[in-house]
Amino acid sequence: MNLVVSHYQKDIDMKKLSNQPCLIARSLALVGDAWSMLIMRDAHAGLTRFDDFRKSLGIAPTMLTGRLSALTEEGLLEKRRYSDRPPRDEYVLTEAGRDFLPVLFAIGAWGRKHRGGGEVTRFFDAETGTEIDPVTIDRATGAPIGTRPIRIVAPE
Amino acid sequence: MNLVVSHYQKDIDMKKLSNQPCLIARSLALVGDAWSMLIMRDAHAGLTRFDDFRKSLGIAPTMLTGRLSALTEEGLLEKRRYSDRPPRDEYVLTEAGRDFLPVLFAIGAWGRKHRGGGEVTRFFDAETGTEIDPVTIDRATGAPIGTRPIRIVAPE
DNA sequence: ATGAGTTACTATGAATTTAGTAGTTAGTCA
DNA sequence: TGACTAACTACTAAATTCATAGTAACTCAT
Repeated sequence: MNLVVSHYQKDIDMKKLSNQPCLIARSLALVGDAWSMLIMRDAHAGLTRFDDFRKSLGIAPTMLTGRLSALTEEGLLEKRRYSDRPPRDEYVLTEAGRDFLPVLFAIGAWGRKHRGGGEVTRFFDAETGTEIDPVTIDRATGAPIGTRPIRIVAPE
Repeated sequence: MNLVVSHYQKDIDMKKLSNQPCLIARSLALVGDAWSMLIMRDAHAGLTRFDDFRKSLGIAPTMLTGRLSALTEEGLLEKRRYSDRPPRDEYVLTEAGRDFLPVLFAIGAWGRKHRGGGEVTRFFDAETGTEIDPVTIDRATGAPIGTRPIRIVAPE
């Protein structure tokens, strides 16, 4: 099996991550840190305001400012004014941000299997009431990812 | 000695996350950084050896040592001796490590939709030859994550 | 009208982590 | 003996992260 990664050996760093042919690497350039992912989680849970994120995460305000700006700049969140006097902005999910939810559930599913136990937050389908059990499948074959051999094709 | 100290600090730091009731947070305590995820990606692509990871990622050896030990300690990789003279070890995926593949594909799928374009690495089903199109669904309802309302239940 | 409270930040400096390069260990091979 | 390989460790500098304090622009109660 050939390598997924680029063949340059020297100039791979985090800044160049977003130019790599591997879409995993590209995505990780934006959300490849725990704070960003946890902000996305909280945003999906309904949080929108600076102080709500800060209190929920216990993150330093400088960090939060940086992460929110980055996620906004990258189009996962959108800054929206909710008060003119005093001027106040909140951060709401964009479509790209909402599309990130499957990633969070895939991570959570891994955690349930391999880091479960004790008190855990659980997710239920609001209509059927059944607990959500996320599986990532290939839409083409319907097979869960990892159950069938895969061929990796790098460009050029 | 530097490494030992930094490992200790990281463990303290991670204990904040790994004891949380949210399984996403718990998981991110282990793999919530880009290097760890990229190592997991490369491991799935077939890399096993220190120098292969190092060359593929352009990561500093100190970083790589730290990340490989952490992933090994957390049970996503396993150290295996492949030569006694000279003594040489390689890192192979455990079951927990293999179970991480859906997370990587979910991230890749997000990237394809929102950071696609240009030259990208692609994945095909080795048997059918069709390109893999990962979707994360709820096994109970069959509905893609994000298409139905969810109820979050935190422990008391 | 003054002072307390709210919200979304910035400023600052110390602690910690990361990056980059060089060197070490334990060998093999010619 | 000397060159070479693989898997690291040592060291230092640069960058990032953390924690705390402070600020801007208001509102509201006394």
